[in-house]
Amino acid sequence: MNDKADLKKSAGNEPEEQIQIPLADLIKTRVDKSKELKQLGIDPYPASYKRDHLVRDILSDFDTFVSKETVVRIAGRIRLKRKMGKVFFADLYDSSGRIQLYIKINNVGQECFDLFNSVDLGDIVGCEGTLFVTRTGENTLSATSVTMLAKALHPLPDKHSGLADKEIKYRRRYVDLIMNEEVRDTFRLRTKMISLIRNYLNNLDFLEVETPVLQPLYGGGNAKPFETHHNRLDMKMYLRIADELYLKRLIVGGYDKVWEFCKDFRNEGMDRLHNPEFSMIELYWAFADYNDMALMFEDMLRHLVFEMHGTYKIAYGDHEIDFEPKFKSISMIDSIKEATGLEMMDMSFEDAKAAAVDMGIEDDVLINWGKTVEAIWEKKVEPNLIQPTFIIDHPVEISPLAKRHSDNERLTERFELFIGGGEMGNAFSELNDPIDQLKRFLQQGKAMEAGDDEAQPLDDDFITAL
RNA sequence: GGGGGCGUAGCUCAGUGGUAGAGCUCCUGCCUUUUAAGCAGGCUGUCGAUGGUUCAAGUCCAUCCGCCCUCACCA
Repeated sequence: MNDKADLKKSAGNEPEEQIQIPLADLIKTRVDKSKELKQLGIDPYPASYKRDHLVRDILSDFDTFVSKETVVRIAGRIRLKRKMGKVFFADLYDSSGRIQLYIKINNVGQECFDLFNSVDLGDIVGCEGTLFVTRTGENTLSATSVTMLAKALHPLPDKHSGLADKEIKYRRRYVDLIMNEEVRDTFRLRTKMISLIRNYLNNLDFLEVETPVLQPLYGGGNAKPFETHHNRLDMKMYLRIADELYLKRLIVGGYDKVWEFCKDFRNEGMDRLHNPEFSMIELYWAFADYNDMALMFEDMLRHLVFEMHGTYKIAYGDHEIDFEPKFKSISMIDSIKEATGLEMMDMSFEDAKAAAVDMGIEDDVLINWGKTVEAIWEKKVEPNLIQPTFIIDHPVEISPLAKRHSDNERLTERFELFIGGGEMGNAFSELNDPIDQLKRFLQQGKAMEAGDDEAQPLDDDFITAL
């Protein structure tokens, strides 16, 4: 924990000094061991090792490996080590799992036994041998040779309590990945999900594109941007907060279906669920309205959940979420009525505001009818949307890029999907009337002047495109 | 930004004014099927930083730094 301060102190020193300051003694013994290996002519960091099996492959067909006395070569990190006289037991972890090693002096010889004696927890080793089952019934690899592949100079977190320091967990993700299998699984699952989405959209003839991250003007969402500067052009630039306006330009240009896996940047407060740098997917579909979009989105999610988990039901916190039934769909206005009895459509801005203040909502966000509806909805409805639920037809004031509803011009043709109390997606019949779009931008401009630093600036080129 | 909490050995944590501790790690020895191996012995601290109160501060006070939780805002 104090490494940070210590590293600051040692800034500018030689690397060797830097690492000796924080963990002096523990690291020194490991560095010494590393030097001893070199003196014996053993490279503590060899370039390669020809392994021929993953741990998972061995364990999944263990009996066959035992009966055929197959010689296998594996490689991985030593996480636990138990010495018993002239015998070692150790737990080796590779990317696929854990297996116990058995290193007996009679089998590996004095030299190799001594080498393994100097192995520290955290070192990466290669191991060749055959398989057997111990007296206590554990599937084990009996080594015929052990090779040092990478000497670890820092000790691992406590073998019993694991990595408890959240700061290290997030700042040094690699330590968390070493210690916690489920973290590795989470990352794998994320990659699988992206791949499934890509295949799904490809199959529907959506064209995957890339649009600018560095933009002269930001837009497509309500957020504060990161600012940067282009030296040669001597020009202020922004990191994108959304790719929406660029994807829509592509629709204007003649593509029917486009999408992007998009890394965005928002200069706002951060917490466990909000990273300044985050990823999202946006897709645009010409001639389709928000009902078409909702049907596709629902189908895609149901497909993803099943492909990733093999079931439609997944555990989330204290809840089980079921993706199999048709998702519920209710308008924002009706959902408020259901939860509170209030009929927002019949209420003026003043009445709505009074009702919101009664609920304990701070009145500085209540700047118009739509914002007030949203605030009430967020307080009374959103947290309870555990099972997949489409909320549709949002007020126009909170949806500057959405087309007005064909039945009611105070509302828009828009949906957001909520699962587990959080938003999972947002879509609308896109506003394609350039005159109305210009009005909405001008409205946003007023909001910006009024101090709303998340309002969107006017994008002339986008209006021209429409 | 508001409110609450935390910071002591490499790791996890005890220690509420009077000689800085435990378990694990690490080092030494014994132990040829152990598994949080065991047994015996040993090393390890700017108690987050600075200032103050006190005969005496890890402990009380102030300021600062860092982190966590929570509320507000957002995805």
